[in-house]
This record gives sequence, structure tokens and C-alpha cells, in this order.
Amino acid sequence: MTVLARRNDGGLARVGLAISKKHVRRAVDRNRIKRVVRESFRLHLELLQGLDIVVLARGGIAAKNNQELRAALNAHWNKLARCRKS
RNA sequence: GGAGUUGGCUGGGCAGUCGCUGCGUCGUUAUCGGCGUGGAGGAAAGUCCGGGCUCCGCAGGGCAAGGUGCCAGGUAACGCCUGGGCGGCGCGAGCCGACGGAAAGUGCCACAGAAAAUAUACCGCCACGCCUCGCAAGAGGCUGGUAAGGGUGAAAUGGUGCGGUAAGAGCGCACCGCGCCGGUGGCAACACCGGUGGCAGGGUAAACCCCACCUGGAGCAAGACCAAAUAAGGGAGCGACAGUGUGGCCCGCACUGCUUCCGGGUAGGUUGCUAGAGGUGCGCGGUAACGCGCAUCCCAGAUGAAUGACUGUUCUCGACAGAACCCGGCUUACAGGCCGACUCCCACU
Repeated sequence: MTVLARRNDGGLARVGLAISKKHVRRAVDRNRIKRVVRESFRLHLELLQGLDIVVLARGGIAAKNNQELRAALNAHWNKLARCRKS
């Protein structure tokens, strides 16, 4: 997946999802990915304060299970938090 | 015990923690919080049919186009379902079938073959006719007769047998098949019986076509309401035998200018949105599909789109797969499990 972000003035964290039918064919998989991303985002709210984030799905993401997705997201969140500080 | 056919049902369970969302309620108030309660499927899928609903004034006439195609019933309707008929497959339970018309017309039929549909004659068979040779038997030729046999093909102008004949031929007869007529049974499809004809003349209609029946168009981004905004104007063209509603066309009907370029400008919310050809139970009618009556229940309604995640435990380790206006079907995908009915084979009693 690709994660984009920029600072905002509100001090709140916001997330947008772009899970296209082109990259994830089945509706069940699209729903699953969105749930996992939202869940992970919710659990890391404090880390991501003041950021507007967009998560883009890429081909092959449907083959990953929930644990793999969570691990990948955690890596992205941590990287974003470091970038914001610098 | 084995092999199989068929009709249904089911599609992990329990506990805890953290979340999402509809409704109700209380607090707080224009936003959160507490409590209670509801929250994907048998196919939600493919979008292949049918209907409801909404708008197009009405959905009217004709042509075109498309669909359906044994009969009866069921249904709001259907291309669906049920029962029956006919044909095919299977020892059987059962399964499969676009299953009207080829003497209304047209087209097509590769290769092979003489010939693929007006019929015709390659190898053959025959000599009742004529000619030549010969005593004769017979041989050859001309001219004809014939389609039994061979050969080609997926398919060759009914099949088998007997008679008949120069050789043959439905030429004649018997049985079978087919056509026509009549009768009987059945609502019907159709079946059976009797008579009669001497064979009508290949296949193909998911080829055109003919016959019968059906279909107006667009779709919830349909449509309705609320609020906000708005630009008037200028140039060019067409023209009342026109343009729009109107959709493949024409008529009919209604409305009145229309098209294009420049310039300018909007697209937020509410509703439609779930109580329905609805589910469950009982009774009654019907072979069945289904119908009727009574009782009872309320069972998703999101709008970037909600059902999840984590942990523990347990089992037979969990398939295909995510509602988007709503129903009825069809088709396709699907780990495993459960129940009913029936058939065949083997063994024992």
C-alpha cells in the first residue's frame, strides 16, 4: 500500500481510504482492508495527531492477511510520526 | 454392507475487552455521553428474464425490431414452477429435450460420389426391337429397358419377405412404417381401433421465412420537496413543408421559434427508504405447483457506505462470498455436516 500525509492546522488526525475495485476485486476483501486500516488508525490516534492521511491500496494487497496488514500499517504510522517531528 | 437417484436444512460455538451504525430513551444541548435494543446471504454474486414503484399529458393506430413456441394448471407476471403427453438415455430409482410448420416460397449442404434434389446412371444387370457373324448355342454393335447388386457419403426417393419379370420396379400381396378418412377414450397434448391410398418423395427453421401469442420508452443518479445562486446580452446560422415532448420510423396528440459560438454561473440538504405479492404456526381445498381462513411476529436500511478486531477456550479447524429502491425466478460459485424418500447388487434370517 501507499500512505500519503500532510500537516493540518486543526491538531486532529484524519484518514482517507482509496481502495479501488481495480486493485481489490472482491467486495469482501475491500471491506476487510478498510476495517483493518480504520481499526489500526483508531488505535494509533495519539501518534498521528495533526496529520491528514490517505491510504491507497495497491495490487496484491488482497492476498495479505490481517496480521500482515497491521504490521505494515504500524511501520507506516511510526515513520509518519518521525517525519512530523523533524 | 456396498453402489446410486432425489427432495430439503445448515454454513463454527461460548466468554471477556476495545470499536462501527439505525432506532428508542435520559442527560447535555446544536454536539457528545449513559442505558436499552436491532444490525448481510443462500446465493447479498452474474444482471439473463418477469413484476411492483416513479417520470415521460394519454400509452392510441400502423410499420419495423425483439422475444416465446407439445398440452393443462399455478402466478401480479415470467423465458419460472407443478402435473401430464411425446421422443431419447439408464437394469432401475430417475435424468435430459427451443418439443409449431420443410406439399407457401427462397437459400445452404464441406470432402467423397455418376448424382445432394429439376433428379440422375460410374461399375453393373437385361435383350422383348434392329444390324453383323454363326447351322445352332452364342458373341459383338446400335438402340433401348432397369436401379436389384457393388461403390461414395452423416444422409441416395420407405423396410423385410414372397410372388412376378428379359432384367427389374409398390408392378402385385402380407406385415411394419407413413399419409388421408372415420370411430373410441381424454378438458387437451395425445393414445388406441377400423378402413383406405400405393408412397406423397433427403436434411437444415438457435438459415431467411410462415403461423400463433407477448412486448410503448427510460430508470431510485427514477422522481418529489426545501434552501441558495442565476445573465440580461452580443455574433452567426436554419426556418413554420420547422422544432420540441418522442424513445427505431410514420401517423395521431400537446406545446412554440430552434441550433451554435462568445461571455457568465449552480450542483447543498431532506425525502423516496423499507410493513412486504412479508415471516412463522395451525386448519381447510388441491395429485402437485399453489390457494383460502384464523392466530401471531416486526426481522438491516448504510450514503466513502456500518457487522469488525484482539484475547482465552472448545470442536469435526470453518467453503463460496458483503445488502444499496423492493419483490418473484433463472444461472453460476461453495469446505464440511444433518434429515427424509426411493432404486439396484451382495450376504444372512
